[in-house]
Amino acid sequence: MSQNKKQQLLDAALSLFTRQGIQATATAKIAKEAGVANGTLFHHFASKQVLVETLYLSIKADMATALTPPDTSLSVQAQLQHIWQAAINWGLAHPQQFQFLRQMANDPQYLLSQQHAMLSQALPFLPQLIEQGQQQGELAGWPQPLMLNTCHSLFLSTVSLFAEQPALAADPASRQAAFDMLWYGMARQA
Amino acid sequence: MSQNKKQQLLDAALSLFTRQGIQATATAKIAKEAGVANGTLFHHFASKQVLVETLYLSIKADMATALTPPDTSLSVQAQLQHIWQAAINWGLAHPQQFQFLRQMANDPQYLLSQQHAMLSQALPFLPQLIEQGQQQGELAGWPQPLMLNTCHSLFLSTVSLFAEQPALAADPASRQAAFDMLWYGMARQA
Amino acid sequence: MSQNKKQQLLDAALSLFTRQGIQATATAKIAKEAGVANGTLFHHFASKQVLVETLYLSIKADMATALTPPDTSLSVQAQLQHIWQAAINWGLAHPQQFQFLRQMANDPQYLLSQQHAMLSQALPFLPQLIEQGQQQGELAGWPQPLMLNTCHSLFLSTVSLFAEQPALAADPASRQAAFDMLWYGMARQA
Amino acid sequence: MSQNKKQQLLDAALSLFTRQGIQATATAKIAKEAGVANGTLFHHFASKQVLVETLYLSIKADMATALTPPDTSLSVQAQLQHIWQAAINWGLAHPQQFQFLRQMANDPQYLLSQQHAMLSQALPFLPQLIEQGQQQGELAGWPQPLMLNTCHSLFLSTVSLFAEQPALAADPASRQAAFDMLWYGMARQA
DNA sequence: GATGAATGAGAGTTCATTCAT
DNA sequence: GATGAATGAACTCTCATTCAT
Repeated sequence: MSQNKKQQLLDAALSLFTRQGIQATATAKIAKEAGVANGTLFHHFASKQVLVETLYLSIKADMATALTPPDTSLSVQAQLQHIWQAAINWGLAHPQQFQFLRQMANDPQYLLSQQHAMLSQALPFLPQLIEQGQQQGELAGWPQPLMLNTCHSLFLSTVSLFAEQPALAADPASRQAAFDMLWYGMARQA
Repeated sequence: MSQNKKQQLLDAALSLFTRQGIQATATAKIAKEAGVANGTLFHHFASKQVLVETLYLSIKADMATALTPPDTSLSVQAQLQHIWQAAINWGLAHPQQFQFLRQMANDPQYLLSQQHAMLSQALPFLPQLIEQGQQQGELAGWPQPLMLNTCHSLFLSTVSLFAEQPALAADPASRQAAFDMLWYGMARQA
Repeated sequence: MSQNKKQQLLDAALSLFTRQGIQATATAKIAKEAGVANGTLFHHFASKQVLVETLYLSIKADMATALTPPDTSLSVQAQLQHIWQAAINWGLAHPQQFQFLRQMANDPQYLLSQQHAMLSQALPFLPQLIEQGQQQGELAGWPQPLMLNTCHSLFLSTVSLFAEQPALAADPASRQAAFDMLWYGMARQA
Repeated sequence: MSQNKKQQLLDAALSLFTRQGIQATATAKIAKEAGVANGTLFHHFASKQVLVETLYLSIKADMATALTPPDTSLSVQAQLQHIWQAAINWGLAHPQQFQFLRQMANDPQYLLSQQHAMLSQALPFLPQLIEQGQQQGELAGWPQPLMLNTCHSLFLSTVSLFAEQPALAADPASRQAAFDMLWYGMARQA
């Protein structure tokens, strides 16, 4: 029963957080939506902050699991595209989880570098792949923070756009365009 | 004296909003920081919401004013670079205003399309310039929402990165790299 | 100009008081409705309380003026009916003034005896007429407070009823019935 | 413990409402008088409005319970007198409850017809009894609203008068007089 | 006389958290 | 483990009143 209610609380919290924001969601509402008593929430999570962090860790792990490592025998471009497509697909398949991640990533109480660290854990392989691409001369030799920043920024905004305009997401050309923007933006110019 | 205290309130609000977020800032704190009585805030702004909107409109107008229209006799690339540099410079020169705009642009209570509309007012010329670039064959013919999304997303994330890592902002190569990412991401591939 | 604005304030106050109650009406709203500045109200009335009292005195005087003394050569019943009809007519002709008076008469902060005193000033002749009727044996010899209480109570409730149900007020039989209830209620039983 | 504090709050509210009026009583004062924390009030009642309504319903039910139905084998007059005496006695025995009811019944935010409906629930049997009296020819055939209006109005004002002047209430003749005013006011004239 | 910006005490309400059961 | 009543600080907003102009 214990794990049961704990998970119900996490589910309810995710649903409410994406509907009305993290700050704007009262713990009492979460408990009610989960169908448990007010105090039960604090039995499983020491504070609202802990609940939020637990949810964040769980979602990050969930996403990391969904992103299978790219086949290293492929080209850097193919590998990056594999990661990109998997990430976009995960975001579209898990809109609440993605929305929550996006909210966390834009929380002004965290520094940008912390936000990058957060996202990088969800998008593993990425930093190494970029470095590899630079060493092989396929990617421009710009500073890593700049490259990562672009990857994260385009990932978040592209999923948001696709989620809001399903017609775009359903169009293979737009899907390809979204990746091309990332790739040619970072690619080394001949 | 009137405009005096009203402006003090706007200044104090901006300062606090960027330090601790909009929701997390109490109206009483704003009044205290502004050195006025609690009720004075509500004499000038019917509600906290109105204060936020007033601040937003004022900042958006301020930014729009700072961005002079590009010389239309230049190439599309040169025009876009002009806008981009001016926008980046404005963001770095007005870190609080920029941070506030970024918070508003990421507020989950607005749809992405509304956020685009908001930003487009602060970045005029951009939609037309993109269209012009597409017609002249310099930019890829991808859907406008995709192009605008990339512009906004990279603008916001780049200024944030530069603001947090001044060394990058001070490096002309990084500055150029940031623009190149945008340009080659959107440019038509030969 | 002075008397002008003072009267505008009294008019606005009466209108708002009857629409939303005395306590629920803010002085700022009164000033706004009167088309004068906030502080002007306190220029003419030392406090909201004074404004209310001034309004009350003015309405009471207005009503007293409207009620012409009965022809003392008539029977007590005819005299009472004259007063009653005049009072009812005044109430129906001045719904806002009446409503305000009724609000004052039901204010729990005043004792009932004070409320009687208030109403008696607006309905002069009544106490003496009742006494006269009792001496002549036409009215029952019950204590004055009981008689006055009935008069006031039926006056207030009858006008309220007629005001809310105009069809009743327009029916001469109902008008007569309302008076008969008062008269036969107080009349000496044979 | 739950019902304990909830009842304490209702008791405190009733006491304060009758002393200083409903609007003029702050929720904080109620909580303080009840000896509970500020938030406890809102744990039991969603709003001040709900507290007021709960109190009203409870008092109305209390009064309705106290008024036993009249013996239908008696004359209409005897039945009416039974109801009248019971109502007056209840009002005098529960001065705070009565005062509160009176405040509600005079609240200008309700229409008179709503006020009648409210009182009729506390004074059941009355409408049918009046109709019966009219059919049997003992009461005048005037419109029901007029009759009910008189009943309510005289009930409220009589208890108020008796409560303020205990000497009157203690005098059997005055008690009888109060009822006679109602009866002969409504009785059919021979 | 008239203005309206300024005040600050106080209103109703919310909410994360505690704790006795 | 689970409950939900209880808490009290903090929130946004209201308002009668003051006063410099």
